[in-house]
Formats: sequence, structure tokens, C-alpha cells
Amino acid sequence: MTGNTDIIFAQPLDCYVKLTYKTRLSSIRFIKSKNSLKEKRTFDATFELEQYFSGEKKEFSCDVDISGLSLFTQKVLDELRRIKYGETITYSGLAERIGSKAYRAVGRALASNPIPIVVPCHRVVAKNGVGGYSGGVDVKKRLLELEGIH
DNA sequence: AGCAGGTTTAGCG
DNA sequence: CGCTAAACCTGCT
Repeated sequence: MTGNTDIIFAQPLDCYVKLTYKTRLSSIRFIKSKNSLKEKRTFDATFELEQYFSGEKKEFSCDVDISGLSLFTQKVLDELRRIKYGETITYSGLAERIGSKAYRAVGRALASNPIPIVVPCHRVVAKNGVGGYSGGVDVKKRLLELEGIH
């Protein structure tokens, strides 16, 4: 069962990224390990991600597997994928897009997002400040910097 | 049912 | 201006 994961090193983040696949890309995790890990590239999305980190790619063509999540969460993540490279939106703004005022629930939905980056949850910021991030706020800041946002 | 969360906004010192 | 406190909505126990 270990043949469905890839690992690459993300220069901009200074940490490894592990991708898990089922029928589709199903999860991405940040690994802040001191030890060097063995990198592995077997899926298309992995290459896309690598190109994204090097600044060559700005959007992902791969599909993601979010079928296990609640309807509301899927709605949030789905809408979020429409946010373009280099753009940001606030929690409340994103809530409005899906016809709701549940900005707090949006934060909760994003927190349970299994696939950061491809589903650009780092582009969602708080109204005053950067907001939070599952993988760590430092990672979020670096991702925003990579996209040219300060 | 109750609680907590990647917020927000208002109100007070 | 910086901080505390209450309110909005959803998902989990």
C-alpha cells in the first residue's frame, strides 16, 4: 500500500511535501523533517506541483478527491479553486461567494482541507492580518510570497 | 445537545 | 490604537 505516495522537496517552503493518491490526488502534507528524505515522482500532479514551486506553473489541471467531505466543505473548496494565482480573498468574501455568511464555518472547512496548494487555501486571508493555516502560518506566508503577495 | 474553530466587528480603556 | 467579548454557521463527540 505504499506505492501511492510521492515526495518532493519544496525549495520555497524549505520542507518536504508528501502527496497521497487514491483514484485521484487525495491529500498533501508538509513534512518538516531534518533528515533528508528520498524523493519520488510517479504522478502527473507531483510534477505540476514541482513546477509550481519553481514559479513556472500557475494553475493545476489535476482533479482532486474530496468526496469524503461534507457538502458545505466541498462547496467551499470548489469555489476556492476559482481564485486565480496571485489573488487573495477574505474568509467572509469566500463565504459570500457561496451564498452564505458563515465565514467562521469557512475557516473550519479550510482547516479540514486535505489538499493545500492545489486547493489554494493559502490565498484566503483574514481581513486584518494573514489569518491561520493548517500547515503553519510560516508556510502560508511563503506560499503567498511565491505568488508575489506581501 | 454542546463545544470549538485558519473570523469578524463592535465597544472600552 | 490595542485588547476583550460576543455573534455567525458548521462539523464532530
